[in-house]
Amino acid sequence: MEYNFNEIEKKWRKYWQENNTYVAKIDSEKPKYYGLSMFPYPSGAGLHVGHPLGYIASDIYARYKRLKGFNVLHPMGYDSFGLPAEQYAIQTGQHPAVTTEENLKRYRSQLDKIGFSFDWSREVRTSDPQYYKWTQWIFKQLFAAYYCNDASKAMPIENLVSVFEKEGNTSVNAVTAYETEFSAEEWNAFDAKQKDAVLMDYRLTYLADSWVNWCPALGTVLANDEIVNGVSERGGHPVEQKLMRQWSMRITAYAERLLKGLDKLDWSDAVKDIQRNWIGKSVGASVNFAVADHDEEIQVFTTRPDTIYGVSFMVLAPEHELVTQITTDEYKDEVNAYQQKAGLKSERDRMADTKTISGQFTGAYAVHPLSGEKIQIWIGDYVLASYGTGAVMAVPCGDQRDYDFAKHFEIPIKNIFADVSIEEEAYTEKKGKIANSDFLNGLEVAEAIQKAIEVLEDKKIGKAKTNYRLRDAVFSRQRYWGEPFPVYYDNGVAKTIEDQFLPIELPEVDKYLPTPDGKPPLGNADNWFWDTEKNELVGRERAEEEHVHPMELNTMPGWAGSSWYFLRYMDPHNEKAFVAKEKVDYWSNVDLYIGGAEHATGHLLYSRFWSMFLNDMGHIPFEEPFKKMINQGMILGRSSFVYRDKASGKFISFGKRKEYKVARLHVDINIVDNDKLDIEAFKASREEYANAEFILEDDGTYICGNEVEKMSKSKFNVQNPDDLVEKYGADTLRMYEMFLGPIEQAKPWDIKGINGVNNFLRKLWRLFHDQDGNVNLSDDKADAKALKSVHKTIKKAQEDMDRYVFNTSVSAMMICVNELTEQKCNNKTVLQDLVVLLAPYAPHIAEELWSILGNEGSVNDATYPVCNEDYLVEDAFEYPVSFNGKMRFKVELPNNLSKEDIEKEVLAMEKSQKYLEGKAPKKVIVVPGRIVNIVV
RNA sequence: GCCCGGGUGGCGGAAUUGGUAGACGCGCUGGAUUCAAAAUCCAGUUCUUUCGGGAGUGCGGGUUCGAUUCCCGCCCCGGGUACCA
Repeated sequence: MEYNFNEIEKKWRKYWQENNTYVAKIDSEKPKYYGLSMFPYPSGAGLHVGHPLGYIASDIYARYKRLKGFNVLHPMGYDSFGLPAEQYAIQTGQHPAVTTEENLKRYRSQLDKIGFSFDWSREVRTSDPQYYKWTQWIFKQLFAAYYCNDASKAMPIENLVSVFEKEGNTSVNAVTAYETEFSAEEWNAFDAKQKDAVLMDYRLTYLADSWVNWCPALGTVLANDEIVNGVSERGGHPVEQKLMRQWSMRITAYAERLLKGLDKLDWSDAVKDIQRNWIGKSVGASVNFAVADHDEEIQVFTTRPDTIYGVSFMVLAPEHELVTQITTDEYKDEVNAYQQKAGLKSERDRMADTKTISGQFTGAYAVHPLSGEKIQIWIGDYVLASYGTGAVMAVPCGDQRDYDFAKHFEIPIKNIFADVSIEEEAYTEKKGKIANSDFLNGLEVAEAIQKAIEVLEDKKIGKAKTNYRLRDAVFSRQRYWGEPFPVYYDNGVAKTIEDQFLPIELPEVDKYLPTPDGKPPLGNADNWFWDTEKNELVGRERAEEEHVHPMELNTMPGWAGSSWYFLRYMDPHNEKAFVAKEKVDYWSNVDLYIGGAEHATGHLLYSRFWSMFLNDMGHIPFEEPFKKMINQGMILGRSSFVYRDKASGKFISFGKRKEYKVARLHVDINIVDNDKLDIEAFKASREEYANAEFILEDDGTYICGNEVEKMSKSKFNVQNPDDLVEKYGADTLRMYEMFLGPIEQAKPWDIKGINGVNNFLRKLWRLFHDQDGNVNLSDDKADAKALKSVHKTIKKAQEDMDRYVFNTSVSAMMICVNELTEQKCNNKTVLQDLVVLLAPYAPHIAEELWSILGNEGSVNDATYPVCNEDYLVEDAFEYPVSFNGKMRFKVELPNNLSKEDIEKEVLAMEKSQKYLEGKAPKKVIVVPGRIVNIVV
């Protein structure tokens, strides 16, 4: 029998399904392994070969762990809420659930063909009410919690309430936006609405008027991580700042823990760095500057309190709340004009234009808190309202932006650095000695910072402070296709619906667009009012009844459901809890997570935040969800091009294109083989090409140009995995994707090499069969050569697995098959080891060969072979002999020789004499088993 | 600008601790087999050469008996970030 991959793969996929081969159960006898791949958003375009790359690696590792005796959890599901399905719904009126279901089926059939060991009985979908019931529940948990700085963790909000009742908030050290102090008496005197407003400022998810990124084209607000270069990540639409009442997540409470936790994680430095920068911790001090002739104070944040004597002016953000108050009449018009101008600038313009220096003097002065000097107060758009306090103390000698500003507006620059020239530019190094600074004179920067803070705190004009760039995350979206909030508004006060009535299911609407008066799409729903007596959703007609209240019209963002899905896999059908304690105690956190680095500031940060929170509340036993992570690189497409002469319309072959004025056109890679165009197929591909004329190469072929770019439909360079599975089999596809190169590296997809991997599998097949295709195996004792070949491979495969490298193992197995073929080895024990090594990579053929070898059951239940070093012992080594570091010849010498003997042997050789040219060697380096180097 | 990756044949890539640069695969060249083709098998394939050699891992230096690997400076490509005080 020939290697018939289609038949074999079908057979074993059926076997796996019928035998529940990949269904995971808790087994306390075995160590657990949780291997996870980032779940996909099921887009309409289906999978291309780039998508499964990470899944294949993840699958290989999961299968390997099982062979190593681990109890493996390897699930898959869908992030099935999202914008594209909704955009499609707006265009076509088709319910997003319907489109999503269709896409999802296609995904599943594509995934199934690749032979993954997913436990599909654990599939989750974020848009399934039985799933988002628990997303709503977690939201409620966050709503009912605040962050206690003393305990450094989240706590139930009731605890806070009882403190307020007894002591007010003066002794409370919590993360909050609430700045006013109140006593117990005052608290107890507040009415329900007031109390509610106060608590809102403490809750970990809260409703607040905040400046949000509003994207008119998408009709929704976006989180910072959903904006790239000032436009929406999805669709590239402009985004503007808007003040809106929105749900937010107080992720800033976790800034320090999110930062510190990174040190313990086995993630790529790239992603850890991205998160560190995103969190953006800076340590310094806040300092208060009194405004001359006003009662107001301006608070600034600085990382360099040591340079406080170098302050020669102050700059406020144009939007700063004090600007209008302090501006003198004389400057009112100019300041107004500047504010207008700055306000008109979009975020994007402001970013694009960082070189132009602009600002406006307010006419007001601040008083230097130490020297008492009067300093000018300016406004300038280089100061951002959203960072720190929206105001800076300008130290032109130590900050380039302040320096440039000062030069531009001819503001004096004071040098407070000893022995440093600031003629040309600011001195921004964080070292050296401070001068002209009273009590700081002569101190090194580090000491000066300490001292400055001490004095500021002493005089009560400032204090040590740490700032983070991380902002709270906006959690509302003005969209339809997302989780509804379990929230209704009683007289304007947000109330959550009791757990027993969850899930609150997404209502039907007849239009997916905002309502005519600009409310989110849920405003179109008829049945979107909460009856607090019957605890059910009721219709608009009863809206006036006293116990009927309007529901929240926003939905949750895409990252809500994906922030905890890895927990649900452990216990996907639980109706009593989001995950049962014994399940999460057993499976614990993810051992290996494979997915894209593009989620660094979104999903990967939010998941960590929610895990920390759920851990704080005692729901899960760990605070970091993903112990180790690998980021697979993108697989790029290799596009092909034809060149059309602009004058004649003829298609010019690559080699001759420069002789003409040509336009470059993408051509479908499926009609190009090894850069040669299939001319007939090209003519048939489009009507307008039917009578195309060509200028060919001299050998009569049409050669296409090529370029590596992103894989996309519009570039005609998409490779669909289904076609390849059809043509070469899933095992070949899996191995080829690994063979392409290191998993983490971006690399171009090139179909050319795939038959090499297919050849390898066929060659392996032939080891088990004679020329007529009959099974032909030997039970004899394996010979030393064959044992060496296979144990060498075991060693390599094991080493590669230990460092999560997949490409070189494929090479090693190829070498092994080449060697065994040469040895005409058909020995069962030798081949069996090889089959188990191969099983994680090419599971279908491995199953077939495993059964051909006479084994019962699945190769998944085999044991991973262990390398026996005894088989690898060599008694001789072929030494490369170098002269002055250049390899000249090789000589085989027995391994039992001493260094001295080797040296003697080599020097005595005729060839050595030739390179020595009669001279005595200056030095001879002998590294046994490695190299001999002779210095002449 | 700053922070991370990366740069090796015609191509994807290998070289794990400083020790034979180019494993493995593709492609290409030649040969065997075949009526022919596919498939398969064998041999060759970094460049250069006067066939003795010589050069060679982005460029320039350095350390070393020996550098793709370590150090210094620079160039290019990819990703992240962007007035963060």
